[in-house]
Amino acid sequence: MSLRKRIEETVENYIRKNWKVDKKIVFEKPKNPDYGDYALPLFILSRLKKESPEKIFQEIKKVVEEEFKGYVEELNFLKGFLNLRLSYDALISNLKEILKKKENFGKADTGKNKRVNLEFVSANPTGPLNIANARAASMGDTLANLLENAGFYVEREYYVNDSGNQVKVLEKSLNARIKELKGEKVEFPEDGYPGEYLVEIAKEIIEKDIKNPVEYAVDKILESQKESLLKIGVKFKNFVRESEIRKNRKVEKVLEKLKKHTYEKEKALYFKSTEFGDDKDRVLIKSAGEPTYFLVDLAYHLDKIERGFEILIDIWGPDHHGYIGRMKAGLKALGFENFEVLIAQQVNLKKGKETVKMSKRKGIYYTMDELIEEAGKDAIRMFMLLKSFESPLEFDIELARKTGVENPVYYLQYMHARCVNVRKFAEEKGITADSFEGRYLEGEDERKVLVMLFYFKDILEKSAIFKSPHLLPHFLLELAGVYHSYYQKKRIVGDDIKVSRARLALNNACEYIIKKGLKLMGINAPERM
RNA sequence: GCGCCCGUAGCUCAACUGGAAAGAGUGCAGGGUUGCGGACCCUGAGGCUGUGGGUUCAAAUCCCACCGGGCGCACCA
Repeated sequence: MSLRKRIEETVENYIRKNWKVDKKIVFEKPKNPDYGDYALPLFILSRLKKESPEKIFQEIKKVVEEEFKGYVEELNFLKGFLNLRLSYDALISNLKEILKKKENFGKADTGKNKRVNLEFVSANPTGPLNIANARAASMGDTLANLLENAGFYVEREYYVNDSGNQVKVLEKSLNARIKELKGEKVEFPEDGYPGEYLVEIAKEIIEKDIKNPVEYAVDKILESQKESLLKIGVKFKNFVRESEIRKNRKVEKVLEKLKKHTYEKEKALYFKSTEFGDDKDRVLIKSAGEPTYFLVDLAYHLDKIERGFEILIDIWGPDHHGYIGRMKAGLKALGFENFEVLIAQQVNLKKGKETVKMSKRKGIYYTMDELIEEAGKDAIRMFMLLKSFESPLEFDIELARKTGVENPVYYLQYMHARCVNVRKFAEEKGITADSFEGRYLEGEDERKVLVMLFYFKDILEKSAIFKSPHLLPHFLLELAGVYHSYYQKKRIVGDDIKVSRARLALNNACEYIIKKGLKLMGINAPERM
C-alpha cells in the first residue's frame, strides 16, 4: 500500500475511533507545489466536529506526526487546508523501490483478483473498423491494462453481432455484388454496404464456390477486424458470437428468469423495465414472435455473469446511450448491479483546419487501417487517450503524423530514449546507480523529480478507480517536462562519481516509470529515435 | 417536444469528482557559447470557464432557464 494511502487510512481510523464519524480522507495535490506535496481541505471535518479548521489541523497533525515520523517533513496550515510535505527519506525510499521493482513498481492488489469483463469495440461484422472504433480500442485496452495493474483479473471481450438485421443487409449487398460479377444486371440495395471490400469477398466466393456466402463474409470481415485491432496493439481474449448465444438457448433462459416481470400487449411480450429505473417498458418478444436485439443482448450479459464475472464494464458509442437504462434495468431484474457503461464520445476527423466529413451511406469514411497507415499506432493511441471518455474529440490527422514538437507522443518517447541513452553512457564509463547515496539528491531540482516519481502510484490508482485512462498520459507529459527540465539544469554523469551515481539513480527510475507508463498506454518506448 | 454528452487561452485539451491565485501543449514574441541526444530547455503576452439566475464558507464542477454543437427518443441493431 502506498504511503499516501496509509496516512489517509490512519486519519480515517482516528476519526472513526475518536469522533465516531465515518469520513473518507482523500489527499489532493496542492494548488501550489510550494504549499507541500499533499493537501487536505479541512472545512468538512471542521463542520462535522464543530471546531475551527485550525483546531482540526492541530489534532490531525499530532496523529500523523506520531505515526509517520521520518516520512513527513512538515505539516502546515494554510487557509483552511492541511498541507503535507514529504521527507527526503520517504522520497528516496520510493526511488529505491522503483529501481528494485522496475516494471512491477506500482502494481497493487486493490482489485483482489476480482473478475472483470471489459467489453469494447464490438463492431458489426459488416465492414472495416473505423476511427470511432480506434478510440474505443485504445481506451478500452488501456483501461484493461490499468485495471490489471490494480490487481483485477480482466478479460477483454468483443461481441460479434452475427445474426439479426445488419447481417441480412450484408447478405443482400453481397448477393448483389455476386450477381454483378457474374454479369447480371442488378440494382444495389439502397441501405446496403457499398464498400469495395464486399466486391473482393464476392470474388473469392465465386472462385472458391463457397456454399454459405454470408457466413463466409462474416468470418472474413471479422478476421480483418482482428488484424486491424492487432495493428493498433489490442488483443481480445474472447470473441463471443450472437449466434452462439442464440444457439445455446441463452435467450430462453433469460426469458425464464425475467418471466415474473413481463406482460403481453398487442401480441408482444414486454419487460417491466420501469420497475427497475428505465423510463419506459421494453419489448422482449416482437409480435411476430422473434426476440428483440435487447433480449438477446440481455441473454449475452447473463452469459457473462454465468461465466463468473463479478464486474461488467461495457464501452459503447454515443449513439447507444439511450440504451443504458434498459440494460441496467434488465440486469438489475436479474439481480446483478455491478454493471457500468462508459460512453466513448464521437471522434471528428480533421486535416489541419479542414473537417473530414464522413458518410456511411456513401461509403466515405476513414477506416482504422487507413488511419494507422497515415499516423501510426503510437500517435493514434496517444491522441485517443488524451481525452476523457465523455468529451468528443477532434482528431487532427495532420498533427498526428507530424514528427516534431507539436506531437506529444514524441515528447514522451524522447524522454525514454534520453533516459536510456544516459544510462548506457554511464554504463560505458563503468558507473551504475547500484550503491547510490540519497543525500546527493537532497536539492530542490532533484526534489521536483522525486515528487513526480512519488505521484505515479496515485495516478495509477486513480485512473483505475475512476476508470479514467486519460489521467495517465497527462501525468506522463508532466513527468517528461520535469525530467527534461532537470536534464537541462543538472549534468547527470559528471566528474563526481558519488553525485553521478545518485543522479543516475534518478535518471534510471525515470526511465522505468516512463517505460511502464507508455506500456500501459500501448505505446512503444524506443531506445533510439 | 423529451432525454444524454459537450461548451474553459487563437487552436487541441486538463483541472484529483465541490476546494487555495483556473493549468498544460501548440501557436505567437523573445532568449539558451565546451561536455550525458537541441525531437530539449528558459522568459513573456494570452481568461468575465457560452449567457443569466440559484444553492454553498467555497462553483468550471451541483440545481433552474436560455444560447450554440453532437447524439439518442423503435416490435432497428
